[in-house]
Amino acid sequence: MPETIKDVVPQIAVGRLPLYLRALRRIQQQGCDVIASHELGKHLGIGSAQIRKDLSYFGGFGKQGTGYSVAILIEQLSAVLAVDQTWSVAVIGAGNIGTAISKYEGFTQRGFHICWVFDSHPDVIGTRMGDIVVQSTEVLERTLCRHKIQIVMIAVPAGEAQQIADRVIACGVCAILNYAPIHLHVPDYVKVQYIDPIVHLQSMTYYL
Amino acid sequence: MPETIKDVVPQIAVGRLPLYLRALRRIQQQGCDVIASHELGKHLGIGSAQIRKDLSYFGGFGKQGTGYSVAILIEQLSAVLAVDQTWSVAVIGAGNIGTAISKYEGFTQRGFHICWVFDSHPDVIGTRMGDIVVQSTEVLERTLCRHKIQIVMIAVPAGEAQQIADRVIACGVCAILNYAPIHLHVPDYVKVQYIDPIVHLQSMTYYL
DNA sequence: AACTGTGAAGTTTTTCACAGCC
DNA sequence: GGCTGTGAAAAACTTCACAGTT
Repeated sequence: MPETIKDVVPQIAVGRLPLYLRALRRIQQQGCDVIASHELGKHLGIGSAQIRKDLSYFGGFGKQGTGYSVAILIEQLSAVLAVDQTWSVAVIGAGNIGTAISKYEGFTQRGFHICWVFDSHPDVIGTRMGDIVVQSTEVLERTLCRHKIQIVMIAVPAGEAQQIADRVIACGVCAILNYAPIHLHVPDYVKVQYIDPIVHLQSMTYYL
Repeated sequence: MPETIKDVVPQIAVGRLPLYLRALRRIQQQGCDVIASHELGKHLGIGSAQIRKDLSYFGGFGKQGTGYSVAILIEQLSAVLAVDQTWSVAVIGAGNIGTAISKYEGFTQRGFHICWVFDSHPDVIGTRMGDIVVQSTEVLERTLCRHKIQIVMIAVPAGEAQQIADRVIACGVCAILNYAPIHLHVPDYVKVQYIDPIVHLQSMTYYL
């Protein structure tokens, strides 16, 4: 099997790129054109060597003696992360969490457009979340397949999450952001990220 | 300086304990009394050696030949993570995210009780989120100090987050769950965890 | 027979430190 | 002088493999 760049870049480094991008956008808004790795590091609480190494996996974006052009770095990182385009995303589950996600405006500016919201509860189906009308999970497969959706966010109760995951994966979804408090079993090629605020809180209470 | 157990346990291992606890609760609900590390590993997508090593930092909870008693392990992990008590938590920011957090019922069962919600916007102050009345950020300091709050969740816009962090830390807060898309600069003794769904999404699009 | 707890080996990730460039 | 890009060293983390226990 040919070894591509994707196999060689540590996943943990990839995970930091969005943080760099986020910081750079802010820095750019503050009118800064050029930034050195140690300055960027200060913004992020990360060492400068780490930043240089992470960026060097993707090519020499910097200028010695000067630093990195903020605009170029934003452009390059956006391309690397494939967020120089807009991804259509579906949300499954229109409870508290699903509703908050669907109403949150921040996604669009950063490369994601929430196009569909699904729920199985008759009371919720047909209601509006912003511009979007909540659809029945009965039409989940039809919609996902027709529009070739690759990314979904799961915001259903723990007991239903695995089954929803199986269904969306069968439709070609290969990236899942899971808010349900449970580990999902998926094929290797499917990426999953987890958000559970209580897990975050509990890993802090240990130190209190 | 004396080297305590807290200095010796890898932070990354501590971060996994809440996942173990979460899985164990589910396993217990399904009526299972005893579980082996490799079974627990299957539930979590983690190797059995990892689990045994993580648990062994805190003492021998298991029985050779048998596995771990689910009830005992839950009890022990809850104690280690200090979630065998209920923590009072304040939420700052009553926008979309703050509202979703405040309404989410899942916190209470897992050791956290949201007691206060603050916002600076006059339209929101005085409205109810479940049982809680949104208070003005003007009384933030008074409330936090009086009740000796140690944990807050920050759900304000990026531009206000650092200033809110500074204020709550001055009141004795030492654990922050930050939903604002920005790194917070805090003293060493303060723990911060970050949740930004877009960061999670962007680290998956790299692979698509 | 089955499983834990754990040193030791192996792997990954971070940090150092410096040559090379602006 | 200041900064990047990068091998090499150090540290952190994971996996192996097996002695010891039930």
